[in-house]
Formats: sequence, C-alpha cells, structure tokens
Amino acid sequence: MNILERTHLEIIRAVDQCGSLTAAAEKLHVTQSALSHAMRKLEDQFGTAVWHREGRVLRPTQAGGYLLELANRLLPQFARAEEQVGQFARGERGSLRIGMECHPCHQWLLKIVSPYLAAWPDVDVDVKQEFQLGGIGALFGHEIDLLVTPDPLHKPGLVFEPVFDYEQVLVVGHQHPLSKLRHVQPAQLTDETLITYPVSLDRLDVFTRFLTPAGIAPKRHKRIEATDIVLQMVASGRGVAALPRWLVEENAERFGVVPLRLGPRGVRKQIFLGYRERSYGTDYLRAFLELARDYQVAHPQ
Amino acid sequence: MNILERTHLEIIRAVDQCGSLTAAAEKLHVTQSALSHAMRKLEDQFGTAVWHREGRVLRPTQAGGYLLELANRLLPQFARAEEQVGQFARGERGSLRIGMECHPCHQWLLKIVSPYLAAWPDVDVDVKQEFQLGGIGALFGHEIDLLVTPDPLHKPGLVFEPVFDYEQVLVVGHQHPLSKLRHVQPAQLTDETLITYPVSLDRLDVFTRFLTPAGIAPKRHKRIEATDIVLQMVASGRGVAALPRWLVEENAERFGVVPLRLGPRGVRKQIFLGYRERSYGTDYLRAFLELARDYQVAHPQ
DNA sequence: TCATTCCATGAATGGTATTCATGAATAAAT
DNA sequence: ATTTATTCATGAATACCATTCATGGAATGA
Repeated sequence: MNILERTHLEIIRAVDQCGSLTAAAEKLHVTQSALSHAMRKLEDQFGTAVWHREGRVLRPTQAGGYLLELANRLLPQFARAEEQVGQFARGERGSLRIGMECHPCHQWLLKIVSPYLAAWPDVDVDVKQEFQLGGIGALFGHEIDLLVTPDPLHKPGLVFEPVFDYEQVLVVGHQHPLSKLRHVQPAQLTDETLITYPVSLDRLDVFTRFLTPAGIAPKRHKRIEATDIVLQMVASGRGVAALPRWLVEENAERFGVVPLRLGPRGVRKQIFLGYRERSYGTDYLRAFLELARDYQVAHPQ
Repeated sequence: MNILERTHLEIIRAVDQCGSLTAAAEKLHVTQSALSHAMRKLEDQFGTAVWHREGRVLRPTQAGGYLLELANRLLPQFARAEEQVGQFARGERGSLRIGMECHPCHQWLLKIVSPYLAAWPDVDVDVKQEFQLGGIGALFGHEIDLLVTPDPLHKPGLVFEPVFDYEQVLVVGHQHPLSKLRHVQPAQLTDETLITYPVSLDRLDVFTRFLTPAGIAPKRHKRIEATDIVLQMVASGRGVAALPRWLVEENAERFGVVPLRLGPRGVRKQIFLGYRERSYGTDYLRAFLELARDYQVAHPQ
C-alpha cells in the first residue's frame, strides 16, 4: 500500500547533503549496497527515477527534487517528534490541568503555580473552574489531573492530600458595629446582608458549619464572583462575608476590613489536592504536589 | 537510529478514526496482532505509552495525542507526494523550461504555449532568454529542456526539428520612399537607420545574409528590445527594421507599416526546436513538439 | 452468568532489508 | 594511454524483523 517511507526521505536527504550514495551510506551507518537496493525498489514502485545517473554522479530528477523538498520539510518534524515524545516519557513535558472547587483558593494556587512554571518550563498549566460532573467526575474522566477542593471524597483510585489549612472568618467593615468583637454569634447575623461566592449553599461553610446548625438565616444573601469586589462591598458597609483569615489579613489595610472569628472556637477548614493514584508516577505532577507540601510547611497557619 | 516510522503514524491515525485496534487492523489489511506488536515496540523504544489501556478502550496519552496530531499533519503529505510522483512517472506533471534564442519567435511561442498550458495543467512552463554557455550549452547542462533557435547545431544527443519557416522582410513606414517597391537592394539602405534586437551582429540575418555579403552598412544602427516599440519607430519614419513577414502583416494595419522583400528572392528562415534525445520519452515534452508540428501544418507560410 | 469483544503475548514463519562479493563505468593521476 | 581509485549496480546469501497464528485474560453488555 504505502511505498514512500521515512527511510527513503532520509536517504534522499543524505545523498543531497553528502553528494554520493557511498558517503550517504556511511552517514546512515549502512552499506552503499543497501541504499542502492532500497532506492532501486522505490524507483521501481514509483515507475520513475529519483536521480539521473550521469557517469557516477547523481542528479535529482524532477521527482527527486520534489522528494528532496519533501524530505527537508518532513524529516525535521520526525526528529522533533521523537525528541518531544522523549520529553513526555521522561516526564519533563506535559500538561497539568487543575480543577478548582474552592473560590478563595485561587490566591493560594497562584503562589504555587508561579514557582512551578519556572521549574517546569515545558509543562503547560491549565486551570478550569466548571465541570459537568463535578470535580471528582472530572478527575475520574481525565478532564483534569488535579483537583483543589475543600471536600475530599474517598474513592478507589483517587487520593486526596491536605495541602493547606486555615480559619474561615467573618469579614466586616471597619466601622461596622460588630467590628470590635472578638467573635461573632450566628444570631448576630440576622440583620446582616451576607455576601458569598455564587455556589450552592451546602458548599458554603458559613451556612453548613455556622448558621444552619443554629437555625439562623441572614436578612439578605448576595452572590458575587470576584473576591476584591466582595471586599469592597464589605468595606463600604454593604454587607459581611466569610473568607479565609489569611486572605482577609492580607487585605485588611488596603480595604479597611476586619476579620471576626465565627463562634467562640472558629471554623477551621482544610484544602485538599486530589489526584488519580496512577498519575502519581508522572514526574511533573508529583513535583506540583511536593511544591504544595513545601508551601504548607513554610507558611503554617 | 530512527524509531518513529510512517507506519506508526498510520496506525495511530487509524486507531483514532476506527476507535479500536481491531478495526484499525482491518482497515490497514493486517492482523490486530501486528498492530499490537508494532505499537508495543514503539512504546518500548519511546519509554512511554501511546494509549492508556482502560479496559478495552484506548485513550491517547499526551504523547499519543501529540503523535496523533503529527500523523494528521504528515500523512496527507505522504499521500500527496506519492500521488505527485506518480504524475511525474506518467509524464503528466513536470516543468518544461524553454530557452529562446530568437527574438521575434516570442509571438510564435505564445501561440503554442497557450493551448499547451490548457492541455497540460500540471506542467509548469518556464521561458528563459539568457544563458551563460549559449543555448546549446544550456540544453546540454539541463538548464533548459527545449531550445527555440534559428541555428541548429548538430551534436550527438541533441535533436533539432524545424517547426516554423517564414520570410524575413524589411519593414518600412507607410510614407517611406521605398514603400512602393516590390523588393529592396542592400545599397538602398545606405542612408537608413536600421533597428534591430539587441543581439550580436552574426545572429542578425539582415547583416549575415543581406548587407554583409554586399559589403554595405546602414547609416545608423539602433538596438531596441520590444517588438511593438520597433514597429512604432518604423511607422513614424525613424528607421527601418527586419522582421518576419507574418509579424509585419499582422501589424500592418494597426501601425501603418509595409513589408518589403530583401533582395529579389527574399531571405527565407527556419526556426528549430532543439531538445535532448533522451528527454523525448517524456510525455509532456513530446506533446509540446507535436503541438508545434500541428501549428506548422495549420499555418504554412 | 454467559457470550462477545477487545487487547496482549509467545512462538513460528515468511518476507525483506542488509550485507558480501563482484563487475562495469567513469574520473583522476601517472 | 595506462593505471588507479571511485562510484554505482547487481545477484546471491544471510540475518533480521514484521506479521501471522493460536491463545489467554480482561472488560463489556445482554
């Protein structure tokens, strides 16, 4: 079926470069005879010569010239492909698709990703936020390779590792009446506007671990996507929000907001990094996990 | 040395298209086992899998995805190459490089070339006018494939065929004193300005076959490249020129010029088409010669 | 649970690419 | 003109490797 092979192009190019079959044969580490036979067969199959044999010099025919051009175009691509697949094999190259199920974690993620990109220049990092089947499904379906989530779900084949823990706090404006308290009680939010990320209630710890157990609901509930808009709203007294303490503290000065403990003991949270057990063999994925662990050690809460 | 072969790309693409090794094997007319072995070997050499084997479904790995892209890019080029070389082999495709050693023949050439181009859409026609080693040398050195010349030079390996004969005439303006004569004598040009193409004198028949034998020279000699400029100059009485009769007659009305026989018997010329004997096997070259012959039969002088 | 479909594997084989040995043709050197 | 050194082509022998055959295990779907 196929007559033209990579080898033929390799020969044609070598002959062009070396000027003779014999020299080309040496370059390709085979006998001159091998090349002669190979090209003879090709020419027979094509029904046309690749070279004019004039004395002992080979001059490309029109077909030969065409094939030479082809060779110069295709062979580098073969070479590059082998090199790149080699990089895939050694785990030096790939793409790391990270799924996020945790809004405020974006900030944390950036702190891991930037040194990671520097260390693994051949790995593309891709962050996704929306999944049809949920984060776990996306992980299983190979839609993503890593999942950043506060809700580890133990399934065979998946591993979840805590990489970050922090306290979830209420954030209020500087002049807010609650701002002087050491901690806040659920009932104190009855007349407040609560601002959250636009996700379902059961994924909001303010509700699941603070308000709902006490049977309390805030006066209003607003959903806003962007974290700094949330902070601005809070700063201007338009509402209160629940955010990680570190995030609030980082922005306290700039926005004029204050963190308050949720209940006397606070609400502690953990962020997990989930991955498929089998993908742990991939160097660049493991490297990411290690970077995340290192970060946790260097920045304990 | 080389691990990745066209075959592998062929397999990878077929598996992608057919969805399974078995189906791909059928498409490629080999056993499923053959493909399995082939890809196994490739994977061993690369050190990485091309597909994730999940149950009985094959999902491309990152390396596999990369190779699939490569396959979709390169395989069509292989296919196209085989097709084109096939055309070369059947003489349907090529490039015909025509050398011109005869200025006024350009008009004639166009009449052959335009139907030729229509009949042989895959043949590129290239017309060259300048050669370092002369037309014959260019023909020998494969710089051109056909030579249009008035001077056939018989050499072994070369063939010259007369394809066109015509009378070379003197052309003068409508009101020129000579314009009423039936023919002109060399001596009558003593006071004229003679316009010729800018080539050496020994290639100008007005000199070699008319003036020089009579020991006559014109008052002035002007060299002009473009034929219609020559005609305009002649029409405005600025000089006389020697051109093929058919060319003059074609333009007699438009420019207001008159053809005059050179001497009582006229100067008859022949144009030859030269080619390398061995290239006569090439279909599209032979076709050109046949077209030229047909034209001669259809337009006898 | 059974039948079916798919891929992997080891051994056997058949084909083919490569080598070896040699000849013919050309170009360079004497 | 001879000689010498290259170069490519060719046929036969060989060694290698791709393919097949036969089979088993694993997953899917009825």
